[in-house]
Amino acid sequence: MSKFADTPKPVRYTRTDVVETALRLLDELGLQDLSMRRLAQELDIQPSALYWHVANKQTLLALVSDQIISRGPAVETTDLDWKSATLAQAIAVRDALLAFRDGAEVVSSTLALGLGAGEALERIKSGLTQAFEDESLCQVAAESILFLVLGQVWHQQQRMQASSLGLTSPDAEIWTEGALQAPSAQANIDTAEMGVRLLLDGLAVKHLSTN
Amino acid sequence: MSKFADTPKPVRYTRTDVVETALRLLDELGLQDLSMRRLAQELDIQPSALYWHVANKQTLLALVSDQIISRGPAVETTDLDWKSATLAQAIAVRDALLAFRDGAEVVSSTLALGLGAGEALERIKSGLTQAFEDESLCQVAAESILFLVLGQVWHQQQRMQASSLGLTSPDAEIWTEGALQAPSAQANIDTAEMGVRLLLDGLAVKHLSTN
DNA sequence: CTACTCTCTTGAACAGTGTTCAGGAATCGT
DNA sequence: ACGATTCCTGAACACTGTTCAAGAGAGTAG
Repeated sequence: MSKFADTPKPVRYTRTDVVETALRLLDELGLQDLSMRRLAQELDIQPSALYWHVANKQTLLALVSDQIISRGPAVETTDLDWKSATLAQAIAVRDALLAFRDGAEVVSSTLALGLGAGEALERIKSGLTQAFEDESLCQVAAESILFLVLGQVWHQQQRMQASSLGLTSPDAEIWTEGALQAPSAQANIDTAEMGVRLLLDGLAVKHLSTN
Repeated sequence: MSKFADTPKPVRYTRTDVVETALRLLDELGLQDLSMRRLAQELDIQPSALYWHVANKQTLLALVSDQIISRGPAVETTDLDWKSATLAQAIAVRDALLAFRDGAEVVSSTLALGLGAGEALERIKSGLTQAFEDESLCQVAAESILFLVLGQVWHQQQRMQASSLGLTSPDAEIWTEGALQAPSAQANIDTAEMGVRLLLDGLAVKHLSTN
């Protein structure tokens, strides 16, 4: 009678659980405070147990990246011309990145390492391949759009975090030099979209001249 | 007579020495193996001594980033139209990044954190402000070009390092899908330039319609 | 009901990491 | 010669990712 309700239930986890918890913890703590030990603690598990589910931290982050992208809004591109279709996909990727803290940084890292988040590139590329013959042109354009969005959102999320800490970032002059408007979320969002629009306009020129 | 030529000369360093050594060590070891301890060892100094010259590792990397950019090729943009001037600046930045191992990753990180390498943005932006009234347009365009170049070079340098280790990267299919050509250095270089050209073409459209 | 196999976790350790801080040399200007 | 400034030592703190033998727990088959 003395010992009961002592070890309530030894919970066991699956790989999906680990990734989902990592994703949630990323959103709560930020990338810098997301350590394997902290993740293990959240699951009430020894750190070493994580390495049964996942090879190392980098592949864990790659899986997290995949989740960030695939959980983003899905867009229906039928009955849309290639330009608005690609723009819609790019905006969807942007919103997927914005949905999680440090989303852009995580995806950037794993993408540059060639590990995951290939879905983002495919989504952006899909609209282009229908309109252009040149495969390598579509590839370069899609990559450029993706990098552009990643960079813009990364920088934006960095500023969000910095300003939420109450400190004025030292690069405020450089980055908002000509904007002359408060760094509101909407204004920042638009910069990503504007960049994509510029690149698409450039593509449109090529489209007219070759068709 | 017994003790002489024991302590040959106690060398003392300046902040510039530290940054230059860090830059050289970055090129030799790569970013991942560039630790404060390794840097101190290279200077024959205790790790703690570095913190007299530099506040922390992040600002050290920011200074390294500045060096990477400022050591790049300088371009003369007089008697050049805005388009070729901006393209030349972007290519110069690209070459500056390519000149050091993991150059793009280092600059990306410190730039996204808003710490350094603002010179790159200014260089790219300079050609645009002469041709366009809209300041925020120039800002967005310059940022987009910079992010685009950073992403492309980052990815390229990652593949260089991976292929130099003799392993075929697992994303080879995704990234060279439509290229059908060996990932030679020249082909990779061109992708960054192509992306910039596309965006500049898009800008050109806006230029004609408003002037 | 036992025996065995898979699945998942423990506990301890290894080899690092960035960073702090009191104190101590070496150099410089006066 | 002296005091201030500049640069460095040595030790420690509080982490980090990762490995590995060993061991519970559940599921399945005999």
